[in-house]
Amino acid sequence: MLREERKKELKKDIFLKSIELFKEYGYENVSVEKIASACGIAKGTFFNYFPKKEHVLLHLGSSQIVLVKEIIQTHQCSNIKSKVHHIFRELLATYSQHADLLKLTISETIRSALKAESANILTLTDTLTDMFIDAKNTGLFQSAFDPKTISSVLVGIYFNSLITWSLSESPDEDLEIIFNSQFEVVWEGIEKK
Amino acid sequence: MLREERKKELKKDIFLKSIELFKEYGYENVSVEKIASACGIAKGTFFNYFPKKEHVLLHLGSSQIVLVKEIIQTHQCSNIKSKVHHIFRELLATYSQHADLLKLTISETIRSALKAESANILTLTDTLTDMFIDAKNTGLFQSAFDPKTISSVLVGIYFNSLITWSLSESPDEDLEIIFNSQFEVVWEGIEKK
DNA sequence: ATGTTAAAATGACCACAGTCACTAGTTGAC
DNA sequence: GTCAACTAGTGACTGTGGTCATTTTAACAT
Repeated sequence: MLREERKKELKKDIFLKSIELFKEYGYENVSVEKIASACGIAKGTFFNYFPKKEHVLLHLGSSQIVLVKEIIQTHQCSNIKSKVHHIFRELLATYSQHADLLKLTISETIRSALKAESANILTLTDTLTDMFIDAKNTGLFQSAFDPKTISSVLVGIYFNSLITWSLSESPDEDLEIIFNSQFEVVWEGIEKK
Repeated sequence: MLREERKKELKKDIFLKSIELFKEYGYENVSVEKIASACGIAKGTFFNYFPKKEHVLLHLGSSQIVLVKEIIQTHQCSNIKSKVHHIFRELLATYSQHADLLKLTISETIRSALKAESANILTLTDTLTDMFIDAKNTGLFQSAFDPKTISSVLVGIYFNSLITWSLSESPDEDLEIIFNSQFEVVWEGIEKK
């Protein structure tokens, strides 16, 4: 069906243009009308593709999850700790690139999670959980705690580092350093047999 | 000066009426105009006291910090773990009472943290950090990790539990249980000498 | 009392997210 | 080719958050 193709194409167009504009002028300073006219469509059409303006950001967030899945599959590694570490380092790296935008993405992701409007966080946690279950089964990993709790804690630390980083006056203070120190603490607990 | 008195009084009035209305009709369904007229003031006046509608929620959030400080001072306890545990249990308890509203509060707190518009989270973390420094000095507590990181991790777990809880389909699943399991994991790490 | 000045209240006003009744375009059946 | 049925596009309209020039009120000085 050609119809579907076109729809996907347009959604992608809207998404890319939005991101581009957000980066240039800042999320708040770009109206839906601006996006629409930049895409050569009417305002109403935008809402046929994204129910709310903020859903563009959630869409961006969901692409991070795809990234995680890719890493889990490609990055074979004997040591589970370094694998997990690698996943988050990678996530934080993409984060650092377009910090302002992803700050908003995180904030919208959490917001929508609390409004039960999107399941991005849940998906991320589940993906990690599966990885831990796998690692437990193949004997790569042992822990007194259950995989779901562990993943949840890790995801928590991830978001928390981002928040902590945003809060720190000095943007020099490295995001990765903040994450690492928190990671070391919790991993110490996770590894408990 | 009488002027100041009146201002504080009115701010409190606006705050309480807002919360009352939010609880009854839901945050989104209460316009600033509604709040204003319920307080017998004009819409513009509202914004003389709270720069944005959402700041009413942040104000609510900051009252939780006061609670923490109170607990730290009153609840004397030989065991630091149980003290920390007590603090968070208490926080979560007030949370459970008006869940919907505090869900929004959390979401706004995080949001504003990421926008660098409010320092609630920072204050909470600092308060805990001071407590840990104190405990280290008096020999009540030892850890290989520094107090700031520890507090940060704990605050992270706190918010994360709330998020996890919101995400769980079943509201039966106890918030306290979720927090406890995450707390056990990280405390294991924190205690590392 | 009266005048002066600064703070606080006001509500018309604006910009923008989101809605919806309507129009235009597409598909497939005959 | 024609019609019917559905899908996608549209933009005037609405409700609300937030602003700001103006007015009202309070505080103090003389």
